[in-house]
Amino acid sequence: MGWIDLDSRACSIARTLEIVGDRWTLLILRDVFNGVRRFADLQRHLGIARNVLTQRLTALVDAGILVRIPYREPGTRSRHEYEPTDRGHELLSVLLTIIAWGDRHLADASGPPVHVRHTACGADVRLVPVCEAGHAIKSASEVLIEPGPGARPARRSSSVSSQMD
Amino acid sequence: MGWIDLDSRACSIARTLEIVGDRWTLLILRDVFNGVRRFADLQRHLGIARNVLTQRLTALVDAGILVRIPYREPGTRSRHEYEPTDRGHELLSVLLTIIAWGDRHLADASGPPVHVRHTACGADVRLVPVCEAGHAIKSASEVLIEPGPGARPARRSSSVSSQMD
DNA sequence: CACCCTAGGTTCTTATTAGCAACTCAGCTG
DNA sequence: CAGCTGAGTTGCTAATAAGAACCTAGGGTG
Repeated sequence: MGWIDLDSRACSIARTLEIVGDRWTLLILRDVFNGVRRFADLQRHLGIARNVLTQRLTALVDAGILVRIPYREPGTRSRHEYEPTDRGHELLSVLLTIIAWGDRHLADASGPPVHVRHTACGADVRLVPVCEAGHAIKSASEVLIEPGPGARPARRSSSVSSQMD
Repeated sequence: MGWIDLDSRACSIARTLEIVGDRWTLLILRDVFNGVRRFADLQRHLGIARNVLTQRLTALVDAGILVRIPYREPGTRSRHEYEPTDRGHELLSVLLTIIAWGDRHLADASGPPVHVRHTACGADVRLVPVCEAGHAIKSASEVLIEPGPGARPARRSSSVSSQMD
């Protein structure tokens, strides 16, 4: 078999999923991008357990994806809300592809429940895969996922055939 | 506050995450895209518990993302392996954005551990957000996630201010 | 034809994570 | 200074994951 037995953990997918790979984190980010930024609002809107929300928010802050910003409403004490950092904002592309896939494959009869629009011109936003040479990619079979410079061979002692270790 | 209180579950993100929103499913898909298609190979390569792998694979087959394909190696009985369907292949775009984000933000000193290349010309593949009018999107602040035709107001009785319900 | 091997599971027990409810804590308001 | 509110923490229960042993069908080997 022709596949490559790399360390399954030294992979950008695995590393990213350690942060956002659970049922809540991306939904929290969706809400934060939408402007829901306070603990109680997030808790109400998502229907998430309070302790789990606490845990996810601190994990996102630790990962540098959100920052706690203090604010003060008149007549109340100082509180804080959660804002995406630059690296947090860049996760929007992940949400966009998820929305696109869900809209295509899981929409019910009433049509897609979310629209992503370019604020400036109002047109819908899509992500298009292109190669650096400028060719449009039409199908997954046109690309090859292969080890880059940071790849490491698998540590697991396996009898599996491999090209790398 | 100006945000929209939609039903948090009637959302393409929530619906998609019900299928792929856990720590293993996208890693399984990564391996399947890479050609690791048999139960034992997946189990060894990922280090996943066998019962969890069984459960994830049947869920992916039920969701129409993978299909079981029977095959027969000479001298053994008929077995089956897992192949992505068309809708499964389309999840590659999600993996691409995750790889891109992880490469940018979580790579260690040795560089990104994965490369995605265009088979035809060998150049690296990226996903670029564009609007239908052809404008390139440079930052998340240039887009607006808003309710589409399938959106429903939240059922949760909340005192939260809203534009929609 | 009894026995071992292998791929692809199932079943059992234990550990981790999520959900729910009650409690805390700080500052404002009456 | 009692009560309210946002933002948690703590403790208990339910669901999910991990680990390991067991099962099963077909083939090969002696």
